[in-house]
Amino acid sequence: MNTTSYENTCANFVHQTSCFDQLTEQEQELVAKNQVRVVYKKGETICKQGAFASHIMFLEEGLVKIYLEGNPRNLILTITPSNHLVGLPSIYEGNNTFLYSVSTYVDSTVKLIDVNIFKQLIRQNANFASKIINVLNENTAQAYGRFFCLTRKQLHGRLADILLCLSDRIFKSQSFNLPLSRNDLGELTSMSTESVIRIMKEFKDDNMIKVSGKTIEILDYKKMQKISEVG
Amino acid sequence: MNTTSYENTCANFVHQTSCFDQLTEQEQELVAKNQVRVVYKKGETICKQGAFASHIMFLEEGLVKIYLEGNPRNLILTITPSNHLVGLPSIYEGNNTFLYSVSTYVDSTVKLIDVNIFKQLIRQNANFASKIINVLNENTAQAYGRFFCLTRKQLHGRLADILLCLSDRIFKSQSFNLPLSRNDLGELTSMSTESVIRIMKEFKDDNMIKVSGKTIEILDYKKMQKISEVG
DNA sequence: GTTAAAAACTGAGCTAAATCATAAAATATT
DNA sequence: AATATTTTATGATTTAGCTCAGTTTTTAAC
Repeated sequence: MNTTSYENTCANFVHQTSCFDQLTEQEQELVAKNQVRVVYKKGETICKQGAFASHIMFLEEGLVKIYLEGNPRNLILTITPSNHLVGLPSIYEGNNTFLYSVSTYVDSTVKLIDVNIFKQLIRQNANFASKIINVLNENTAQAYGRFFCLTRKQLHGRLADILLCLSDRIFKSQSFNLPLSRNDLGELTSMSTESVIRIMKEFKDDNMIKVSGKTIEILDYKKMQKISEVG
Repeated sequence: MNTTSYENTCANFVHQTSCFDQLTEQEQELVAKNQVRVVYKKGETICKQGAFASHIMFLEEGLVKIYLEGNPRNLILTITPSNHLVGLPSIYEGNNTFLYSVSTYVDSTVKLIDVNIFKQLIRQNANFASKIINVLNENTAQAYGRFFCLTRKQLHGRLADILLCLSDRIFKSQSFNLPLSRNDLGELTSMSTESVIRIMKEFKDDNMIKVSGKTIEILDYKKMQKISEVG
């Protein structure tokens, strides 16, 4: 892929379990002892921007949005599927609060890991720290792409980008059952609900997508990519 | 400061030399042997998005912009003064290219450090890695703030934000000699040069700033902050 | 010191996309 | 099954901010 095309920017897709593989048995046990598993229902808030960041989150199962709170509109930084670490950017010296809020699109299972244990492991295990740096940098690369997408592309490009991203990175299929409303898509693409509806209709009329109920199928992947590129 | 106010988002201000304090004497020597110091003139490109990332950069002296290349307009991610590490996000597995381009606003001195040495140090020295994680996360926090600023605030808020940031984080004075043109300010705030000029004039007329030649003085800091907050 | 070029400024018109208003369809609730 | 509520849809209006066109001022070059 060309480096100057900013596509698939809504989510990251590398599984982030491998970090924990770097830990010794003893360290893994330490993590196991200092974590809890919590089940959240659809729409619930997992963590709140500005609140004390007492834990790092690992999304075992589900789909969440990570966003900055804003008035009147939030800014979704990324959406995250299963097997991703959430809350890492909060761990730096002089900061002990969450940088962003996280809430669920669907019922989700989250492992909460004590942040002090996490920091300790980083300081004592360089291989673990190295993997965390990996994850952070991948997240950063994705955030930059999304940053570009939202500030430089216009509506058609933004929507095309999100649809491709949902297909490629979240549902990994040309056809998927979308648990998001048009309003959610608007929030995700930083556009009004009405604009989402209008452009979705255009995509339908152009035979680029097929919509039946909550199911969306991408019919013309190439054309969609072209629109995402051009903006 | 309130967590839901996004201000001062153009630059990060923590000095990033302390990372190297974590290294042993031997390790510091390794760095010293595998680095070169290069002087760049104003307007030169220090690194190019998509090119092989053979080195990490440490800006000893100067002022640079870090940006994503875009057609027709680039997106400035951050501007960076002396004593900052640049290029860190490029170091993750499976990637060996620069995520962004960097060019100078003024004559600048940069130390280039071999990226493989850097990666090696991260893998062998957890305290160093921990400090790097610190830096990465601070950069991320700043990037998020800027992301919010550019996508949610309107022109007046964006310009106020940048002026405050230049004052607080770059020049550390209410009055400063700005080496940027109106065009540069437009690129930095993602607005047209004409809009920068118009709003600067409004700020002048409202006695919020005083402009004489390249010198800008912020007269009403409170009001500027208010405008930056409200957007 | 004169010319050339770049930067700063100003006004008019245009446009992408938001907002508003209202209706139809789909879902949820009783 | 009937009602209420949410979601989707569509057209009309408004607006923030860009582009364009032209002028003045500043800086650079000769």
